[in-house]
Amino acid sequence: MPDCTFFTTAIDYTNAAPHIGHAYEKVLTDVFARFEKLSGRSVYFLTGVDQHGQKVQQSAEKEGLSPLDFAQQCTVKFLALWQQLGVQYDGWAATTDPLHKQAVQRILQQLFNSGKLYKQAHRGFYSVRQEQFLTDKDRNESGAFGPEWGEVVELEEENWYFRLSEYRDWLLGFIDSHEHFVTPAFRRVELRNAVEKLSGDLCISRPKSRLSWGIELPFDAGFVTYVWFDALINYVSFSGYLADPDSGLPCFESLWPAKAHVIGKDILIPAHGVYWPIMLHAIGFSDDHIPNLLVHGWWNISGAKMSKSTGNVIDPAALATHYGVTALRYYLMADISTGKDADFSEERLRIRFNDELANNVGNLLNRTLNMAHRYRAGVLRKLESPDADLSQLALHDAPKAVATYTDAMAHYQVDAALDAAIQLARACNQLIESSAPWKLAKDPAQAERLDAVLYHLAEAIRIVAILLNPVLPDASLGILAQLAVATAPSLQDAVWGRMEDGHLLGPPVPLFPRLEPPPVVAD
RNA sequence: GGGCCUGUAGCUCAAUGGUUAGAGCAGGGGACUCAUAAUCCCUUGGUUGGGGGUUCGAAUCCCUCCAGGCCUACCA
Repeated sequence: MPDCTFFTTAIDYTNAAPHIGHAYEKVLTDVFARFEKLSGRSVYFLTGVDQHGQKVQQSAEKEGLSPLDFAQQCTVKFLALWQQLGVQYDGWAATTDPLHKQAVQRILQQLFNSGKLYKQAHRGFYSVRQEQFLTDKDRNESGAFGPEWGEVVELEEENWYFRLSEYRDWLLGFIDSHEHFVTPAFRRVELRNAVEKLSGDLCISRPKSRLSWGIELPFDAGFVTYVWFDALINYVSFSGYLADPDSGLPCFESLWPAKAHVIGKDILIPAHGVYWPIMLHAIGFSDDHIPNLLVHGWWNISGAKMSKSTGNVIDPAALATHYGVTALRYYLMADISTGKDADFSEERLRIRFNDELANNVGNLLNRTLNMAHRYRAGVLRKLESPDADLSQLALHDAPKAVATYTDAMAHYQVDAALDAAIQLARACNQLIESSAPWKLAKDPAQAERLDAVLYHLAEAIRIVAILLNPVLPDASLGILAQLAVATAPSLQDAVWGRMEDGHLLGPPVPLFPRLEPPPVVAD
């Protein structure tokens, strides 16, 4: 068993600037990693970039750059975005890293030595313009290859193949016996159906005459390896598999297997659901050393209208700059159910931020601190006088919120987890209305009741702040700072009564300024 | 062609085959003044896409049709 929870993301292809989907996946995984830390467990979060392959080579040529320069130019954009969005990874997997190249070549050599690779000639139709072999599926209605392919020639080419189909039955059995291999469950069904139809082996090489930008096969210098064989291996190469002792990479045994490879639905079949488990099995990994897959959905862009005036609004960096990192992270985590698709909407981003963070949580903090300062000079009294409504909050609402939250996070349901925190804040606002501290303050006989109400509100807000921490680390610390709670957020402290008698609260400062809608422009 | 998913209130979504299908937002009405024009209470709104079937009981299971999306087929 690994002693460290290990999460990975897909590594992004350095051929274009990052978009909202890239940002979603990384923030999602960042939230999982931060939740593990909040729970007191050690965690390792690996993400990175896939820098090899034909498209990078082609794009580099267009811009007159070397593939490496082009890939690094693009990589910088990803690095800057993760910095901006507060994505705190522990390991960076860039596939041009020599340590990665070494691991890929060692694995290829091992597969070669054990006879799992073979060389074979393939004859087919090849598009010179697109630099790829065509299949019958590429033919148009009249059965010919259309003009979009340019010149098409029939040629024969030798390549290296991996004996993928030999492992079909093993993979079927593995899927059947590991119900948590793929989350959500319907994706596992989809995968199983696809594997049943699996036939043919996997071509894992490209001749250098066609593609030079890749990792050379260690046993045949005329070829580079196919991008998936290169990219998938990042999960083990950067976690220390087959690494030299002085490599500086983590200790593989402390990480493997990863708790989850977080990936998009587009790369489940065949890459992560077929190639990857079979590769690991062929290399010699046992069934319980094959990581689970968490498959997330996509943000669809339905309204094309919104980009008209502001340009590319789905650029996550621009969104974060415009609305703030807190608003963007909150929206990306709250408005989609993990595994499903959602429609991206700036209007919903604003609405959810305003309703749930500004009006509900932020205003709750603000009004509570204001009253505490106005009526009690910011000093909390921890008294034994729980009235029914207060004990409801302390003994029922708050523990229930923590339990619901923890269970939801354990099942990767970030939206449901956030909802639990928001509901607790809502319960606090209700308590303020029903207890009316401004009336209690006018009646000296109600002094203890007022102290108790203020204490209960502050405690509940403290717990809300802890629960929000993985998704909104900055806002979480901001709330705790105003509460003058100095200890680092921890789920262990999400229990009632941590603030002591005489605790002095900080001054209120609006933490979530409301987002205003853009000015309405007449058509 | 094969496979998967979705369809529930105006919108975004819940609901192990089991009370009268629920939340939030939006809409309507009211209350309050501690607060970021915030908050709280009440409330309107449903032939669960259509049709058949199984069942004591169906949003849920089966059949069928319709609509939308996805995978199959290298970019989250």
